[in-house]
Amino acid sequence: MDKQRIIEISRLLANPTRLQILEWLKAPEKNFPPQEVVKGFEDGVCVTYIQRKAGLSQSTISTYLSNMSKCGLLILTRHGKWSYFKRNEETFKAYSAFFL
Amino acid sequence: MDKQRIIEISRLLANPTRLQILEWLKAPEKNFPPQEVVKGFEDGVCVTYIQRKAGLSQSTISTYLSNMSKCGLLILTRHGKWSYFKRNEETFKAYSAFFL
DNA sequence: TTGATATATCGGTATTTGTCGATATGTTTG
DNA sequence: CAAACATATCGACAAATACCGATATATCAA
Repeated sequence: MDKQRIIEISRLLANPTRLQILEWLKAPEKNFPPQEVVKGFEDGVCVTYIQRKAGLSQSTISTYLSNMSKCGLLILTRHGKWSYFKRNEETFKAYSAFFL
Repeated sequence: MDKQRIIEISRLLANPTRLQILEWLKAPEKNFPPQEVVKGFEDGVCVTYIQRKAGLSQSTISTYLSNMSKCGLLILTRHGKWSYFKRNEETFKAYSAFFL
């Protein structure tokens, strides 16, 4: 992982709401209500659930998730009109390794 | 390591110069000229050497180092009028572990 | 004690970020 | 197709950050 990427990721991690979302997504089944359209959390959690729990505006959360996805921290899977986001553990591993 | 600390550290890491300094300090003997007043790099590198190499103003680098030290990323050791900074590997370990 | 040197802190300004409401886009359903 | 819904994008503005030069503080040397 190159330095530019480390910087972008660090910037995204330096925000309480974004960090909290990433923590919630470590255990979606414990932090979000059951999902019905796509059963389970294999593809992650939809924007609406995350937005409600975070309490910021829809546009803010949508942008947060989109940016984290562009940076590789999250993986986006669309099902119809829903967007599901889950953690990309590979990116977290590579990021962590950079500092050791 | 609590979330507030993770955020402060992430913020400090999200800057090219600060990140570069932390990289240089992984191998001081390879990245800085030999030190004479305090032999070797056991206590780290002095502000002047880091400032010259980074190319930003003295005040900026001094503030960067001070902030990274306050956050536990660096360890400050004073010898007379010199301040030496070295990495605090324990903090990097704890920070890294948070994301896994 | 005085001057020189190393570092720290202060005050200012340009740039970036956080966050919103409004609006656009895309998908499903009747 | 039209309405409803989920998400994305845009434009704005307040707050935070990146830097600088000037100055203060602390130590060493003469």
